[in-house]
Amino acid sequence: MRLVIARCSVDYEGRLQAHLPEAVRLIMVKADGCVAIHADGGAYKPLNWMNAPNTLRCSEEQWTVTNPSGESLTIHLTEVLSDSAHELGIDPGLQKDGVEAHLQELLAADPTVLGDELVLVRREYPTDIGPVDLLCRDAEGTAVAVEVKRRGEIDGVEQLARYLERLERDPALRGVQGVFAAQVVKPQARVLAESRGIRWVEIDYDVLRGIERPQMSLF
Amino acid sequence: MRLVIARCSVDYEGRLQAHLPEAVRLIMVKADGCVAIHADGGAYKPLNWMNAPNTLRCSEEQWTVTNPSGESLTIHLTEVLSDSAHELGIDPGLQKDGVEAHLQELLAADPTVLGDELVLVRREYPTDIGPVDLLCRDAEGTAVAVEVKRRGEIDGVEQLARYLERLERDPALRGVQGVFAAQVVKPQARVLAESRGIRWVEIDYDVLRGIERPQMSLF
DNA sequence: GTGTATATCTCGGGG
DNA sequence: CCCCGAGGTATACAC
Repeated sequence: MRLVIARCSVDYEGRLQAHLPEAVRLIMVKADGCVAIHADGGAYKPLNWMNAPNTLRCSEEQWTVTNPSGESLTIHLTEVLSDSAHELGIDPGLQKDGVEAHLQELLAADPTVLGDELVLVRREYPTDIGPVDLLCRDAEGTAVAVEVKRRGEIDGVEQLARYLERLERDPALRGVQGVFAAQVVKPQARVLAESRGIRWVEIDYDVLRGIERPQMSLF
Repeated sequence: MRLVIARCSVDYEGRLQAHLPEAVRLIMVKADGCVAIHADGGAYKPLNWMNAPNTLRCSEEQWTVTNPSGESLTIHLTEVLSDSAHELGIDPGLQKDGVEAHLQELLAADPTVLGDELVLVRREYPTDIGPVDLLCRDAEGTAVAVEVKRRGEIDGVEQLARYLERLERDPALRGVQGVFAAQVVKPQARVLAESRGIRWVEIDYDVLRGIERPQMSLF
């Protein structure tokens, strides 16, 4: 990784055109060839960047970064204040927990959290516009399609509504019900769900993890 | 801006839990207090980060970053290879061109690109769920609501459909038609638009810029 | 503050 | 390769 602190102006041309007036900034060049121009603030997003793969041509006062899709970044250097390189090696990567996939797993393991006597038919049940998170059957044998979100917002309800529209066309699933499950269901999403005849359920992630293996706490 | 190259392991706890095993990485601390942990690859997104405002407590071998919403980032330093600080000053900021706002401007200036004899009524026409990009009238006086996107995807069609549903309730706009305009309209968005009775149009940004001021090239 | 829409979104998975 | 969905999305803007 090469880190350059320099007074520079920058021009990007590609998906849009953008220009950075002259100022002192950090130019970060990673081992894979990606380049990022950072100011001293504004969260982690750089002012300008080019993702790998890139071709990098450096002269004393101008760098040109180009990529195969025809985008280009031109950096005019007027003063280099620092220039260093470091060997970092391959990163083992991030381990995550708590995302939607895990919620879906837990609900698949015990769909009764979503409704009495629900039985899982399959996860990622396919439709021609994408897979439904969970397809279940209730005690009467009625199909129940479940959309799982970490945060339940309006577009998640729309997504489920689209799936229901498709599933309804399958005679075997006629009369399919919808359940919108999320850790938090926003007010507007509740209203939309109800007006679409979709039931919404707020689920507690920690409780879900607890009841996932109840036998462990019982004995 | 402080730049530290160090062998470290990192734990984040907040909206999810995440762990980074020990490895050599760049730790970037900006003037506004935000912290980002970068590997030597993987575009501009850091492996882990904390946005400002933060409280940063640093000891020899452990940094703790916390924020007011209760998130925390803990960095265990096992070996510091480099540690430098640089004064960058306030950045003048990025100047952009070519985004959706500009597309909307150009289409407002000449709606006939979207359909013969369309006349603009107003931009950002308000509804109770948000503003429609353009409201026009055609030669017959029928209202036409236009949603402008850079890339036309399925949720943009849904958005327009929601607006149309609201506009239809206004007697003055009864029979309102929908036009979905984007530089590229994705296949799934086309299908959904057509099934919703919404016309879609792909617009060429460069051509649009050209015809914006035709008198300049004619004389 | 919430709610909504955008982003050179980024990133990963599946066909 | 494109398409699609998720994101600790972040960010700006209106209410």
